[in-house]
Amino acid sequence: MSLRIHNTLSGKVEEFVPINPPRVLIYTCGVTVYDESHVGHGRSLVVFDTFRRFLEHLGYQVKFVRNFTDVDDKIINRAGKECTDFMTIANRYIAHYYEDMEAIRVKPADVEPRVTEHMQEIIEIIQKLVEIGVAYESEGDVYFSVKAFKDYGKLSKRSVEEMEAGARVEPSEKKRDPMDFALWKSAKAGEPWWDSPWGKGRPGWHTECVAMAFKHLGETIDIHGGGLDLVFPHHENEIAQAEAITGKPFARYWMHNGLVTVGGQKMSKSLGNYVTLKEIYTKYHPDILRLLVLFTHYRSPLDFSWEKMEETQRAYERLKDTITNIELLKKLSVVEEMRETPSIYARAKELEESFFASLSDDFNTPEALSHVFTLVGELNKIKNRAFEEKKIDRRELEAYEEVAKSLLDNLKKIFGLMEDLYPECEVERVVRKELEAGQVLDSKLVDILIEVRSLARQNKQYQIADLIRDRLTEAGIELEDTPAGTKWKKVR
RNA sequence: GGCGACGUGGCCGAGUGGCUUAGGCGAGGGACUGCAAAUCCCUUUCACGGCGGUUCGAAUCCGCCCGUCGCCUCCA
Repeated sequence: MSLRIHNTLSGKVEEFVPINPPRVLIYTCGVTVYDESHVGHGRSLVVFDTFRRFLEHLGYQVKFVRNFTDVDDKIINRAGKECTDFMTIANRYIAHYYEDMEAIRVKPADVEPRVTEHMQEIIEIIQKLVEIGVAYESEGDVYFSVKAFKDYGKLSKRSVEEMEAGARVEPSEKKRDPMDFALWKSAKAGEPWWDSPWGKGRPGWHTECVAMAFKHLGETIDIHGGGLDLVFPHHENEIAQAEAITGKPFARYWMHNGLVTVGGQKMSKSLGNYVTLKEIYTKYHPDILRLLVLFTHYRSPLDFSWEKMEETQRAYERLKDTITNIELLKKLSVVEEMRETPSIYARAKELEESFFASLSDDFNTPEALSHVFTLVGELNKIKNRAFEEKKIDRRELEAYEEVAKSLLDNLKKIFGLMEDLYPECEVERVVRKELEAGQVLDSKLVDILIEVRSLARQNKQYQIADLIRDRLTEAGIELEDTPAGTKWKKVR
């Protein structure tokens, strides 16, 4: 099963062929650390985190680099407002970033370089660009000359002429051509600076990623990723610099995720329509955000709303219930009636193959999820029949458990979902853990109350039984009576 | 203004020349239950922005139109 991915460079879905299999080198543009990360950042991070997990599952040895931009105008501005230095701001938001990533289960990259730790490499690249004549110094600034690089515009599919027609480029006497972009900016008073052949200054936006990709991955990488909004100018400018120097393709595949919108409008700081990741995962289980992201193809826009979070939450609960229901099924009486192998094995295998086929087809996670939910339906049928008959065949029980476990494995490993679910699927233990840490109610007490309620029900003292149920519901503990006993879970 | 993307059933959201049902949420019906807000099952059997065209056949290809959005400035 070959993997096919969409390449922004060609505008087509192409077969993925790594340069040196099984190694795959991936670079994605990380965040600029000047403020909290929001759902827009979260989507990009989840998409590439999941894609990387999938590559690893396919047997590739992935080296994944995701950088921090820790010096730029916005960080400096923020520092000015808070009367502190840019490093304090950068360090603060890097720390917050790590908290967010841990919460939403985005695995750390193999290398997470910072711009400020690569000044030497950045300066060397700029020097080289000046030497070969595609960049020039002008009053302490250094600019890249877009007309000196013949392929300029190949990623974003526009020509220098077209862009000039757009006429929204900042005019500057320092530039030879309005489209030229800054590689090095001379330091203004009060700004951080580094020594360079052109005097004190700091790097422009795009050289950093080239420098860090070169250093940690090499001159040609397999996949370069980021948000769709980075195609121009950021990635275009990276290509210009890298390829002007090496004469080789900088990245073989360029992958861009679609943007998160709110009411159809791009989620952004400037519009003020953003929702921070912290807000999300303090209100919902972090898996809900991951599932929300995976429910939309990574290249399509994703319109965020709290209603959609609720919908996703419900779908998630159903998925989780199906997996954890194995514990309930085990409490039924187990019989030996079935002769043949349960058909769920074959069905699960078929659906798993479809699942991977979908992922291999330009990482179609929503289609992959449709197969997951089809399997959920099949497992629920078994469960329902068992509950109706108040018994289950041993073979079928084993089949349910094996299929549910293997489903859970895939969800954990590739989608990063339900990582806190025990392999034995003991949901009560998970909830118990939450309760113990989170103080709502002591889980032992819940058990005792359920026991008392069961007794009351046996004696048809329904007033007492319902009172216990109502009070527990108020306390956030939801009860469900099943033929296999009473199940409980914590609701938000 | 230039470049690009998109417009699918009540909502969200895949698909992309015919064959098989995407899937989720909601809704309706039912099962289970002492009851149930919980859970499960079934149904939601002429969906593909408009108008033309190509084709034996198009939601799927082509053209035009309408609408929405993105990039062109920092942005995941």
